[in-house]
Amino acid sequence: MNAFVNKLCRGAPLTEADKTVLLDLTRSVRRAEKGRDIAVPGDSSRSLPVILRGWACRYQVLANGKRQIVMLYLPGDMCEPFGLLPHFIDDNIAALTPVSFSTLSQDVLRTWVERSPTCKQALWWDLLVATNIERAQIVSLGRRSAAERLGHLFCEIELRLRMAGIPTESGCDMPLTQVELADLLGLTPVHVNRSLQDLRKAGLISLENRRLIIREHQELRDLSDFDPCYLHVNYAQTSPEGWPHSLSETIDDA
Amino acid sequence: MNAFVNKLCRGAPLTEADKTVLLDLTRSVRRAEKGRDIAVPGDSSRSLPVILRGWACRYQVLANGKRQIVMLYLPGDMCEPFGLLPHFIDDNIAALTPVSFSTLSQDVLRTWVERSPTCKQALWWDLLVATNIERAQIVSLGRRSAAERLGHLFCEIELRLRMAGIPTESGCDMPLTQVELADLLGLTPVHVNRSLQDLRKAGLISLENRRLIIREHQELRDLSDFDPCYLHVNYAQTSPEGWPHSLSETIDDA
DNA sequence: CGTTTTCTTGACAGGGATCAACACTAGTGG
DNA sequence: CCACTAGTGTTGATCCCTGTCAAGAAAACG
Repeated sequence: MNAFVNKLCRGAPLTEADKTVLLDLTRSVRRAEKGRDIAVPGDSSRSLPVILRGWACRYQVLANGKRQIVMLYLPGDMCEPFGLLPHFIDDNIAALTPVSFSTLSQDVLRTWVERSPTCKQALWWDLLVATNIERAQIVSLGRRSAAERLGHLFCEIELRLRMAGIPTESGCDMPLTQVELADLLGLTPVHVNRSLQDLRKAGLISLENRRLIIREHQELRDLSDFDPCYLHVNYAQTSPEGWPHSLSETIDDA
Repeated sequence: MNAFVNKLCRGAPLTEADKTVLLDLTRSVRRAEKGRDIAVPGDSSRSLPVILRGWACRYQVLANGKRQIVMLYLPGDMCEPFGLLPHFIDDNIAALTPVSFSTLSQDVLRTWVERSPTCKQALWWDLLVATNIERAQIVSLGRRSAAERLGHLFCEIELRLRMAGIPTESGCDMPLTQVELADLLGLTPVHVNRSLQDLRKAGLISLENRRLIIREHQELRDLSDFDPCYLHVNYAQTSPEGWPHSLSETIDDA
Protein backbone atom coordinates (compact mmCIF):
# COMPACT_ATOMS: atom_id res chain seq x y z
CA MET A 1 0.00 0.00 0.00
CA ASN A 2 1.47 3.35 -1.00
CA ALA A 3 0.28 6.92 -1.09
CA PHE A 4 -0.95 6.59 -4.66
CA VAL A 5 -3.26 3.66 -3.96
CA ASN A 6 -4.30 5.14 -0.66
CA LYS A 7 -5.42 8.26 -2.37
CA LEU A 8 -7.29 6.54 -5.19
CA CYS A 9 -9.24 4.56 -2.61
CA ARG A 10 -10.96 7.82 -1.75
CA GLY A 11 -12.37 8.06 -5.24
CA ALA A 12 -13.74 4.54 -5.70
CA PRO A 13 -14.01 1.25 -3.87
CA LEU A 14 -11.00 -0.33 -5.54
CA THR A 15 -10.97 -4.09 -5.83
CA GLU A 16 -8.03 -6.17 -4.70
CA ALA A 17 -7.15 -6.68 -8.34
CA ASP A 18 -7.13 -2.91 -8.86
CA LYS A 19 -4.78 -2.42 -5.97
CA THR A 20 -2.47 -5.16 -7.16
CA VAL A 21 -2.23 -3.69 -10.62
CA LEU A 22 -1.70 -0.16 -9.37
CA LEU A 23 0.94 -1.27 -6.89
CA ASP A 24 2.67 -3.17 -9.64
CA LEU A 25 2.67 -0.13 -11.86
CA THR A 26 4.43 1.86 -9.17
CA ARG A 27 6.90 -0.87 -8.27
CA SER A 28 9.91 0.65 -9.96
CA VAL A 29 10.85 3.81 -8.14
CA ARG A 30 13.02 6.67 -9.30
CA ARG A 31 14.44 9.43 -7.18
CA ALA A 32 15.00 13.14 -7.70
CA GLU A 33 16.97 15.42 -5.45
CA LYS A 34 15.50 18.56 -4.09
CA GLY A 35 15.37 21.23 -6.75
CA ARG A 36 15.82 18.89 -9.69
CA ASP A 37 13.38 18.74 -12.56
CA ILE A 38 11.16 15.68 -12.89
CA ALA A 39 9.87 16.83 -16.24
CA VAL A 40 10.60 19.78 -18.49
CA PRO A 41 8.64 21.43 -21.29
CA GLY A 42 8.72 19.25 -24.35
CA ASP A 43 8.74 15.95 -22.52
CA SER A 44 6.28 13.41 -23.79
CA SER A 45 3.36 12.63 -21.56
CA ARG A 46 3.35 8.96 -22.50
CA SER A 47 4.63 8.09 -19.05
CA LEU A 48 2.90 9.72 -16.11
CA PRO A 49 5.01 10.78 -13.14
CA VAL A 50 3.40 9.80 -9.83
CA ILE A 51 4.79 11.12 -6.57
CA LEU A 52 5.25 8.40 -3.96
CA ARG A 53 7.25 10.30 -1.35
CA GLY A 54 8.22 13.94 -1.07
CA TRP A 55 6.74 17.08 -2.57
CA ALA A 56 6.96 18.43 -6.10
CA CYS A 57 5.39 21.22 -8.10
CA ARG A 58 4.53 22.45 -11.56
CA TYR A 59 5.66 25.97 -12.31
CA GLN A 60 6.10 28.56 -15.01
CA VAL A 61 8.68 31.30 -15.32
CA LEU A 62 7.79 34.62 -16.93
CA ALA A 63 10.02 36.60 -19.24
CA ASN A 64 10.78 39.01 -16.42
CA GLY A 65 12.07 36.18 -14.26
CA LYS A 66 9.12 35.93 -11.92
CA ARG A 67 8.07 32.39 -11.04
CA GLN A 68 4.59 31.08 -10.37
CA ILE A 69 3.95 27.64 -8.96
CA VAL A 70 0.79 26.41 -10.64
CA MET A 71 0.25 23.20 -8.73
CA LEU A 72 1.65 21.48 -5.68
CA TYR A 73 2.11 17.73 -5.90
CA LEU A 74 1.99 15.76 -2.66
CA PRO A 75 2.56 12.03 -2.14
CA GLY A 76 0.06 10.07 -4.21
CA ASP A 77 -0.44 12.79 -6.81
CA MET A 78 -0.18 12.23 -10.54
CA CYS A 79 1.63 15.03 -12.29
CA GLU A 80 -0.35 14.67 -15.50
CA PRO A 81 -4.06 13.94 -15.61
CA PHE A 82 -4.67 10.33 -16.46
CA GLY A 83 -5.37 9.32 -19.99
CA LEU A 84 -4.77 12.71 -21.43
CA LEU A 85 -3.96 12.44 -25.07
CA PRO A 86 -0.33 12.30 -26.07
CA HIS A 87 1.13 15.77 -25.95
CA PHE A 88 4.20 17.62 -24.85
CA ILE A 89 4.35 18.86 -21.32
CA ASP A 90 4.13 22.63 -21.27
CA ASP A 91 5.44 23.44 -17.80
CA ASN A 92 8.31 22.43 -15.60
CA ILE A 93 7.76 19.88 -12.87
CA ALA A 94 10.37 20.03 -10.15
CA ALA A 95 11.10 18.33 -6.85
CA LEU A 96 10.63 20.59 -3.84
CA THR A 97 12.10 17.97 -1.52
CA PRO A 98 13.90 14.73 -2.23
CA VAL A 99 11.26 12.83 -4.17
CA SER A 100 10.52 9.18 -4.90
CA PHE A 101 8.35 8.76 -7.94
CA SER A 102 7.28 6.24 -10.53
CA THR A 103 6.45 6.84 -14.14
CA LEU A 104 3.34 4.87 -14.96
CA SER A 105 3.03 3.54 -18.44
CA GLN A 106 0.05 5.34 -19.87
CA ASP A 107 -0.65 2.43 -22.19
CA VAL A 108 -0.64 -0.23 -19.49
CA LEU A 109 -2.78 1.88 -17.24
CA ARG A 110 -5.28 2.57 -19.97
CA THR A 111 -5.56 -1.10 -20.81
CA TRP A 112 -6.36 -1.96 -17.22
CA VAL A 113 -8.83 0.85 -16.91
CA GLU A 114 -10.84 -0.55 -19.79
CA ARG A 115 -11.36 -3.68 -17.70
CA SER A 116 -12.01 -2.10 -14.35
CA PRO A 117 -14.82 0.42 -13.91
CA THR A 118 -13.78 1.10 -10.33
CA CYS A 119 -10.26 1.94 -11.37
CA LYS A 120 -11.63 4.15 -14.10
CA GLN A 121 -13.81 5.97 -11.61
CA ALA A 122 -10.91 6.48 -9.26
CA LEU A 123 -8.77 8.04 -11.95
CA TRP A 124 -11.54 10.29 -13.18
CA TRP A 125 -12.14 11.34 -9.61
CA ASP A 126 -8.48 12.19 -9.29
CA LEU A 127 -8.69 14.41 -12.33
CA LEU A 128 -11.81 16.08 -10.96
CA VAL A 129 -10.11 16.86 -7.67
CA ALA A 130 -6.97 18.13 -9.35
CA THR A 131 -9.07 20.46 -11.47
CA ASN A 132 -10.91 21.72 -8.42
CA ILE A 133 -7.66 22.39 -6.62
CA GLU A 134 -6.46 24.53 -9.49
CA ARG A 135 -9.73 26.43 -9.52
CA ALA A 136 -9.50 27.03 -5.80
CA GLN A 137 -6.03 28.36 -6.45
CA ILE A 138 -7.50 30.85 -8.93
CA VAL A 139 -9.98 32.03 -6.33
CA SER A 140 -7.27 32.41 -3.72
CA LEU A 141 -4.98 34.40 -5.97
CA GLY A 142 -7.79 36.58 -7.22
CA ARG A 143 -9.74 37.36 -4.11
CA ARG A 144 -7.96 36.40 -0.89
CA SER A 145 -5.49 38.39 1.19
CA ALA A 146 -2.05 37.07 2.00
CA ALA A 147 -3.01 35.60 5.36
CA GLU A 148 -6.14 34.08 3.90
CA ARG A 149 -4.17 32.45 1.13
CA LEU A 150 -1.77 30.93 3.62
CA GLY A 151 -4.57 29.67 5.80
CA HIS A 152 -6.41 28.18 2.87
CA LEU A 153 -3.28 26.47 1.64
CA PHE A 154 -2.52 24.96 5.03
CA CYS A 155 -6.05 23.61 5.40
CA GLU A 156 -5.82 22.10 1.94
CA ILE A 157 -2.42 20.55 2.46
CA GLU A 158 -3.43 18.92 5.70
CA LEU A 159 -6.47 17.33 4.13
CA ARG A 160 -4.63 16.23 1.01
CA LEU A 161 -1.95 14.56 3.09
CA ARG A 162 -4.57 12.66 5.02
CA MET A 163 -6.15 11.52 1.78
CA ALA A 164 -2.79 10.00 0.89
CA GLY A 165 -2.76 8.13 4.19
CA ILE A 166 -0.31 10.40 5.99
CA PRO A 167 -1.44 11.08 9.56
CA THR A 168 -1.70 14.74 10.54
CA GLU A 169 -3.19 14.65 14.02
CA SER A 170 0.08 15.80 15.55
CA GLY A 171 0.90 18.19 12.76
CA CYS A 172 2.41 17.55 9.38
CA ASP A 173 5.57 18.24 7.43
CA MET A 174 5.72 21.57 5.66
CA PRO A 175 9.00 21.51 3.76
CA LEU A 176 8.29 24.63 1.68
CA THR A 177 10.55 27.60 2.21
CA GLN A 178 9.04 31.04 2.42
CA VAL A 179 10.34 31.75 -1.05
CA GLU A 180 8.46 28.74 -2.36
CA LEU A 181 5.32 29.70 -0.48
CA ALA A 182 5.60 33.11 -2.09
CA ASP A 183 5.92 31.61 -5.58
CA LEU A 184 2.92 29.43 -4.89
CA LEU A 185 0.68 32.14 -3.45
CA GLY A 186 1.63 35.00 -5.72
CA LEU A 187 3.32 36.98 -2.95
CA THR A 188 6.71 38.20 -1.85
CA PRO A 189 8.88 36.18 0.54
CA VAL A 190 9.01 39.13 2.90
CA HIS A 191 5.27 39.41 2.98
CA VAL A 192 4.84 35.68 3.49
CA ASN A 193 7.07 35.98 6.50
CA ARG A 194 4.99 38.76 8.01
CA SER A 195 1.69 37.08 7.26
CA LEU A 196 2.92 33.86 8.84
CA GLN A 197 3.75 35.77 11.96
CA ASP A 198 0.26 37.21 12.02
CA LEU A 199 -1.20 33.71 11.88
CA ARG A 200 1.13 32.58 14.64
CA LYS A 201 0.34 35.55 16.85
CA ALA A 202 -3.35 34.88 16.36
CA GLY A 203 -2.71 31.39 17.71
CA LEU A 204 -4.07 29.72 14.60
CA ILE A 205 -0.99 27.80 13.57
CA SER A 206 2.50 26.99 14.63
CA LEU A 207 5.18 26.46 12.05
CA GLU A 208 8.78 25.79 12.94
CA ASN A 209 11.44 23.36 11.87
CA ARG A 210 9.47 22.62 8.73
CA ARG A 211 6.64 21.28 10.82
CA LEU A 212 3.13 22.69 10.65
CA ILE A 213 0.51 22.38 13.35
CA ILE A 214 -2.91 23.86 12.90
CA ARG A 215 -3.93 24.99 16.37
CA GLU A 216 -7.44 26.17 15.68
CA HIS A 217 -8.92 24.28 12.78
CA GLN A 218 -12.30 25.91 12.67
CA GLU A 219 -10.99 29.41 13.15
CA LEU A 220 -8.44 28.93 10.41
CA ARG A 221 -11.12 27.62 8.08
CA ASP A 222 -13.37 30.54 8.89
CA LEU A 223 -10.60 33.05 8.37
CA SER A 224 -9.56 31.65 5.01
CA ASP A 225 -13.03 30.68 3.80
CA PHE A 226 -11.94 27.06 3.43
CA ASP A 227 -14.69 24.66 2.43
CA PRO A 228 -13.32 21.14 1.95
CA CYS A 229 -16.11 20.11 -0.42
CA TYR A 230 -14.03 20.76 -3.49
CA LEU A 231 -11.62 17.97 -2.55
CA HIS A 232 -14.41 15.36 -2.64
CA VAL A 233 -12.72 13.48 0.15
CA ASN A 234 -15.33 10.76 0.48
CA TYR A 235 -16.41 10.53 -3.11
CA ALA A 236 -16.22 6.73 -3.01
CA GLN A 237 -19.12 6.72 -0.55
CA THR A 238 -21.17 9.55 -1.95
CA SER A 239 -20.84 9.50 -5.71
CA PRO A 240 -24.03 10.12 -7.68
CA GLU A 241 -23.87 6.66 -9.20
CA GLY A 242 -24.40 5.05 -5.83
CA TRP A 243 -21.35 2.85 -5.78
CA PRO A 244 -21.21 0.25 -3.04
CA HIS A 245 -19.89 1.47 0.26
CA SER A 246 -16.85 -0.53 1.08
CA LEU A 247 -14.24 1.72 2.59
CA SER A 248 -13.58 1.15 6.24
CA GLU A 249 -11.90 4.39 7.10
CA THR A 250 -13.25 7.82 6.30
CA ILE A 251 -12.16 11.35 6.92
CA ASP A 252 -15.03 12.45 9.03
CA ASP A 253 -14.54 16.08 9.75
CA ALA A 254 -14.36 16.97 6.10
CA MET B 1 -20.93 23.87 -38.92
CA ASN B 2 -21.06 25.60 -35.58
CA ALA B 3 -18.52 27.00 -33.17
CA PHE B 4 -18.27 23.71 -31.30
CA VAL B 5 -17.31 21.65 -34.31
CA ASN B 6 -15.13 24.43 -35.64
CA LYS B 7 -13.17 24.43 -32.45
CA LEU B 8 -12.77 20.67 -32.21
CA CYS B 9 -11.36 20.61 -35.74
CA ARG B 10 -8.32 22.32 -34.28
CA GLY B 11 -7.66 19.31 -32.08
CA ALA B 12 -7.99 16.48 -34.56
CA PRO B 13 -8.79 15.88 -38.22
CA LEU B 14 -12.43 15.07 -37.65
CA THR B 15 -14.10 12.82 -40.19
CA GLU B 16 -17.36 13.73 -41.86
CA ALA B 17 -19.06 11.19 -39.63
CA ASP B 18 -17.59 12.88 -36.56
CA LYS B 19 -18.91 16.22 -37.67
CA THR B 20 -22.33 14.83 -38.42
CA VAL B 21 -22.61 13.24 -35.00
CA LEU B 22 -21.36 16.31 -33.19
CA LEU B 23 -23.68 18.59 -35.12
CA ASP B 24 -26.55 16.27 -34.33
CA LEU B 25 -25.69 16.35 -30.65
CA THR B 26 -25.91 20.12 -30.67
CA ARG B 27 -29.04 20.30 -32.75
CA SER B 28 -31.42 21.18 -29.96
CA VAL B 29 -30.59 24.63 -28.69
CA ARG B 30 -31.54 26.26 -25.42
CA ARG B 31 -31.23 29.90 -24.54
CA ALA B 32 -30.28 31.80 -21.44
CA GLU B 33 -30.64 35.51 -20.91
CA LYS B 34 -27.75 37.62 -19.83
CA GLY B 35 -27.03 37.10 -16.17
CA ARG B 36 -29.00 33.86 -15.83
CA ASP B 37 -27.43 30.70 -14.48
CA ILE B 38 -26.82 27.86 -16.91
CA ALA B 39 -25.83 25.52 -14.09
CA VAL B 40 -25.69 25.84 -10.32
CA PRO B 41 -23.79 23.90 -7.66
CA GLY B 42 -25.39 20.52 -7.18
CA ASP B 43 -26.42 20.04 -10.78
CA SER B 44 -25.56 16.69 -12.24
CA SER B 45 -22.85 16.66 -14.87
CA ARG B 46 -24.57 13.97 -16.90
CA SER B 47 -25.40 16.51 -19.54
CA LEU B 48 -22.62 18.79 -20.68
CA PRO B 49 -23.46 22.40 -21.49
CA VAL B 50 -21.79 23.58 -24.69
CA ILE B 51 -21.84 27.23 -25.64
CA LEU B 52 -22.89 27.82 -29.24
CA ARG B 53 -23.37 31.58 -29.21
CA GLY B 54 -22.64 34.19 -26.59
CA TRP B 55 -20.30 34.22 -23.61
CA ALA B 56 -20.61 32.50 -20.25
CA CYS B 57 -18.44 31.93 -17.22
CA ARG B 58 -17.84 29.73 -14.21
CA TYR B 59 -17.53 31.61 -10.94
CA GLN B 60 -17.37 31.27 -7.18
CA VAL B 61 -18.57 33.64 -4.50
CA LEU B 62 -16.70 33.90 -1.22
CA ALA B 63 -18.30 34.26 2.18
CA ASN B 64 -17.41 37.95 2.19
CA GLY B 65 -19.31 38.48 -1.03
CA LYS B 66 -16.35 38.81 -3.34
CA ARG B 67 -16.73 37.07 -6.66
CA GLN B 68 -14.07 35.38 -8.75
CA ILE B 69 -14.65 34.24 -12.29
CA VAL B 70 -12.70 31.02 -12.69
CA MET B 71 -13.18 30.43 -16.37
CA LEU B 72 -14.55 32.25 -19.35
CA TYR B 73 -16.58 30.21 -21.83
CA LEU B 74 -16.65 31.43 -25.41
CA PRO B 75 -18.62 30.00 -28.35
CA GLY B 76 -17.64 26.38 -28.87
CA ASP B 77 -16.55 25.79 -25.29
CA MET B 78 -17.75 22.88 -23.17
CA CYS B 79 -18.52 23.94 -19.63
CA GLU B 80 -17.54 20.58 -18.14
CA PRO B 81 -14.58 18.57 -19.33
CA PHE B 82 -15.73 15.72 -21.52
CA GLY B 83 -16.23 12.31 -20.03
CA LEU B 84 -15.63 13.39 -16.51
CA LEU B 85 -17.19 10.94 -14.12
CA PRO B 86 -20.65 11.67 -12.81
CA HIS B 87 -20.44 14.28 -10.10
CA PHE B 88 -22.17 17.36 -8.90
CA ILE B 89 -21.08 20.66 -10.34
CA ASP B 90 -19.30 22.70 -7.70
CA ASP B 91 -19.46 26.17 -9.17
CA ASN B 92 -22.00 28.41 -10.79
CA ILE B 93 -22.04 28.75 -14.56
CA ALA B 94 -23.75 31.88 -15.75
CA ALA B 95 -24.47 33.64 -19.00
CA LEU B 96 -22.52 36.86 -19.48
CA THR B 97 -24.47 37.71 -22.62
CA PRO B 98 -27.56 36.18 -24.13
CA VAL B 99 -26.40 32.62 -24.74
CA SER B 100 -27.41 29.78 -27.01
CA PHE B 101 -26.26 26.44 -25.73
CA SER B 102 -26.87 22.73 -26.05
CA THR B 103 -26.58 20.11 -23.38
CA LEU B 104 -24.82 17.13 -24.87
CA SER B 105 -25.77 13.76 -23.57
CA GLN B 106 -22.65 12.47 -21.91
CA ASP B 107 -23.70 8.89 -22.62
CA VAL B 108 -24.31 9.39 -26.31
CA LEU B 109 -21.09 11.29 -26.71
CA ARG B 110 -19.12 8.62 -24.90
CA THR B 111 -20.58 5.89 -27.05
CA TRP B 112 -19.53 7.68 -30.21
CA VAL B 113 -16.09 8.42 -28.86
CA GLU B 114 -15.46 4.72 -28.36
CA ARG B 115 -15.90 4.28 -32.10
CA SER B 116 -14.02 7.32 -33.31
CA PRO B 117 -10.38 7.83 -32.34
CA THR B 118 -10.29 11.22 -34.00
CA CYS B 119 -13.28 12.41 -32.02
CA LYS B 120 -11.66 11.09 -28.87
CA GLN B 121 -8.49 12.94 -29.63
CA ALA B 122 -10.39 16.15 -30.27
CA LEU B 123 -12.15 15.96 -26.93
CA TRP B 124 -8.99 15.16 -25.03
CA TRP B 125 -7.32 18.05 -26.77
CA ASP B 126 -10.15 20.29 -25.66
CA LEU B 127 -9.63 19.22 -22.07
CA LEU B 128 -5.91 19.82 -22.39
CA VAL B 129 -6.44 23.33 -23.69
CA ALA B 130 -9.03 24.13 -21.02
CA THR B 131 -6.60 23.01 -18.34
CA ASN B 132 -3.84 25.12 -19.82
CA ILE B 133 -6.10 28.15 -19.90
CA GLU B 134 -6.81 27.77 -16.21
CA ARG B 135 -3.13 27.43 -15.46
CA ALA B 136 -2.36 30.53 -17.46
CA GLN B 137 -5.01 32.26 -15.36
CA ILE B 138 -3.15 31.22 -12.22
CA VAL B 139 0.05 32.69 -13.58
CA SER B 140 -1.68 35.92 -14.51
CA LEU B 141 -3.32 36.37 -11.14
CA GLY B 142 -0.16 35.48 -9.28
CA ARG B 143 2.51 37.36 -11.16
CA ARG B 144 1.15 39.88 -13.62
CA SER B 145 0.19 43.51 -13.12
CA ALA B 146 -3.26 44.82 -13.93
CA ALA B 147 -2.36 46.04 -17.42
CA GLU B 148 -0.51 42.82 -18.15
CA ARG B 149 -3.50 40.75 -17.09
CA LEU B 150 -5.76 42.73 -19.38
CA GLY B 151 -3.36 42.43 -22.28
CA HIS B 152 -2.93 38.72 -21.77
CA LEU B 153 -6.66 38.21 -21.58
CA PHE B 154 -7.30 40.15 -24.77
CA CYS B 155 -4.68 38.18 -26.67
CA GLU B 156 -6.18 34.95 -25.41
CA ILE B 157 -9.75 35.91 -26.23
CA GLU B 158 -8.89 36.94 -29.75
CA LEU B 159 -7.17 33.65 -30.46
CA ARG B 160 -9.88 31.55 -28.82
CA LEU B 161 -12.53 33.27 -30.88
CA ARG B 162 -10.62 32.53 -34.04
CA MET B 163 -10.34 28.89 -33.00
CA ALA B 164 -14.13 28.82 -32.86
CA GLY B 165 -14.31 30.17 -36.39
CA ILE B 166 -15.16 33.76 -35.47
CA PRO B 167 -13.19 36.23 -37.58
CA THR B 168 -11.23 38.85 -35.63
CA GLU B 169 -9.28 40.68 -38.31
CA SER B 170 -11.38 43.79 -37.85
CA GLY B 171 -11.67 43.43 -34.10
CA CYS B 172 -13.93 41.26 -32.02
CA ASP B 173 -16.83 41.56 -29.63
CA MET B 174 -15.90 42.18 -26.02
CA PRO B 175 -19.21 42.17 -24.16
CA LEU B 176 -17.68 42.08 -20.70
CA THR B 177 -18.34 45.04 -18.47
CA GLN B 178 -15.53 46.45 -16.41
CA VAL B 179 -17.07 44.88 -13.33
CA GLU B 180 -16.90 41.50 -15.01
CA LEU B 181 -13.36 42.07 -16.17
CA ALA B 182 -12.49 42.89 -12.57
CA ASP B 183 -14.08 39.68 -11.28
CA LEU B 184 -12.20 37.72 -13.90
CA LEU B 185 -8.81 39.32 -13.34
CA GLY B 186 -8.88 39.65 -9.57
CA LEU B 187 -9.03 43.45 -9.66
CA THR B 188 -11.34 46.34 -8.86
CA PRO B 189 -13.62 47.86 -11.49
CA VAL B 190 -12.03 51.24 -10.91
CA HIS B 191 -8.58 49.87 -11.46
CA VAL B 192 -9.67 48.01 -14.57
CA ASN B 193 -10.92 51.29 -15.91
CA ARG B 194 -7.61 53.04 -15.34
CA SER B 195 -5.52 50.18 -16.69
CA LEU B 196 -7.66 50.08 -19.82
CA GLN B 197 -6.98 53.73 -20.34
CA ASP B 198 -3.28 53.09 -20.03
CA LEU B 199 -3.48 50.45 -22.75
CA ARG B 200 -5.47 52.82 -24.94
CA LYS B 201 -3.10 55.70 -24.42
CA ALA B 202 -0.21 53.42 -25.29
CA GLY B 203 -1.98 52.76 -28.59
CA LEU B 204 -2.08 49.01 -28.00
CA ILE B 205 -5.82 48.51 -28.10
CA SER B 206 -9.03 50.28 -28.71
CA LEU B 207 -12.15 49.25 -26.84
CA GLU B 208 -15.43 51.04 -27.22
CA ASN B 209 -19.03 50.07 -27.75
CA ARG B 210 -18.22 46.55 -26.60
CA ARG B 211 -15.85 46.14 -29.50
CA LEU B 212 -12.18 45.32 -29.04
CA ILE B 213 -9.46 46.02 -31.58
CA ILE B 214 -5.89 45.05 -30.86
CA ARG B 215 -3.84 47.76 -32.54
CA GLU B 216 -0.37 46.43 -31.90
CA HIS B 217 -0.41 42.66 -31.63
CA GLN B 218 3.26 42.07 -31.06
CA GLU B 219 3.64 44.89 -28.59
CA LEU B 220 0.65 43.72 -26.60
CA ARG B 221 2.03 40.21 -26.53
CA ASP B 222 5.39 41.44 -25.39
CA LEU B 223 3.89 43.60 -22.70
CA SER B 224 1.73 40.85 -21.29
CA ASP B 225 4.15 37.99 -21.87
CA PHE B 226 1.61 36.19 -24.02
CA ASP B 227 2.86 32.99 -25.61
CA PRO B 228 0.07 31.28 -27.59
CA CYS B 229 1.67 27.84 -27.30
CA TYR B 230 -0.52 26.85 -24.39
CA LEU B 231 -3.64 27.02 -26.56
CA HIS B 232 -2.28 24.35 -28.94
CA VAL B 233 -4.00 26.05 -31.82
CA ASN B 234 -2.77 23.71 -34.51
CA TYR B 235 -2.61 20.52 -32.51
CA ALA B 236 -4.35 18.59 -35.27
CA GLN B 237 -1.30 19.12 -37.46
CA THR B 238 1.42 18.77 -34.88
CA SER B 239 0.35 16.14 -32.39
CA PRO B 240 3.01 13.70 -31.25
CA GLU B 241 1.08 10.82 -32.74
CA GLY B 242 1.60 12.15 -36.22
CA TRP B 243 -1.98 12.35 -37.33
CA PRO B 244 -2.60 12.99 -41.01
CA HIS B 245 -2.59 16.63 -42.03
CA SER B 246 -5.99 17.38 -43.39
CA LEU B 247 -7.07 20.80 -42.21
CA SER B 248 -7.18 23.39 -44.90
CA GLU B 249 -7.15 26.51 -42.81
CA THR B 250 -4.68 27.22 -40.07
CA ILE B 251 -4.06 30.05 -37.70
CA ASP B 252 -0.64 30.99 -38.89
CA ASP B 253 0.63 33.68 -36.63
CA ALA B 254 0.13 31.57 -33.52
C1' DC C 1 33.76 26.38 11.89
C1' DG C 2 33.11 29.19 7.72
C1' DT C 3 29.67 29.41 3.99
C1' DT C 4 25.29 29.45 2.15
C1' DT C 5 20.60 29.40 2.55
C1' DT C 6 16.71 30.86 4.99
C1' DC C 7 14.39 33.73 8.16
C1' DT C 8 13.54 38.22 10.23
C1' DT C 9 13.20 43.12 10.68
C1' DG C 10 13.02 48.05 9.32
C1' DA C 11 12.22 51.93 6.22
C1' DC C 12 10.08 53.26 2.31
C1' DA C 13 7.57 53.20 -2.16
C1' DG C 14 3.86 51.97 -5.05
C1' DG C 15 0.17 49.38 -7.18
C1' DG C 16 -4.18 48.71 -6.43
C1' DA C 17 -8.30 49.29 -3.18
C1' DT C 18 -11.73 52.19 -1.25
C1' DC C 19 -14.96 55.90 -1.10
C1' DA C 20 -17.53 59.18 -3.43
C1' DA C 21 -19.15 61.90 -7.05
C1' DC C 22 -20.67 62.64 -11.67
C1' DA C 23 -21.53 61.64 -16.66
C1' DC C 24 -23.25 58.69 -19.99
C1' DT C 25 -26.05 55.14 -21.90
C1' DA C 26 -29.96 52.30 -22.34
C1' DG C 27 -34.04 50.59 -21.22
C1' DT C 28 -38.98 51.63 -19.25
C1' DG C 29 -43.10 53.41 -18.65
C1' DG C 30 -46.19 57.27 -18.65
C1' DC D 1 -41.58 61.93 -26.85
C1' DC D 2 -39.81 62.73 -22.60
C1' DA D 3 -38.94 61.90 -17.63
C1' DC D 4 -37.26 58.15 -14.77
C1' DT D 5 -34.38 54.63 -13.40
C1' DA D 6 -30.55 51.47 -13.24
C1' DG D 7 -26.44 50.02 -14.90
C1' DT D 8 -22.01 51.35 -16.68
C1' DG D 9 -17.96 54.18 -17.39
C1' DT D 10 -14.95 57.98 -15.70
C1' DT D 11 -12.44 60.78 -12.47
C1' DG D 12 -10.40 62.48 -8.06
C1' DA D 13 -8.77 61.99 -3.31
C1' DT D 14 -7.09 59.06 -0.02
C1' DC D 15 -5.70 54.74 2.28
C1' DC D 16 -3.44 50.42 2.89
C1' DC D 17 -1.87 46.07 1.61
C1' DT D 18 1.90 44.36 -0.50
C1' DG D 19 6.36 45.06 -2.92
C1' DT D 20 11.07 46.74 -2.85
C1' DC D 21 15.50 47.46 -0.95
C1' DA D 22 18.73 46.46 2.43
C1' DA D 23 20.91 44.50 6.26
C1' DG D 24 21.20 41.51 10.22
C1' DA D 25 20.15 37.06 12.67
C1' DA D 26 19.54 32.31 12.57
C1' DA D 27 19.74 27.94 10.81
C1' DA D 28 21.46 24.46 7.69
C1' DC D 29 25.38 22.42 5.66
C1' DG D 30 29.71 20.53 4.25
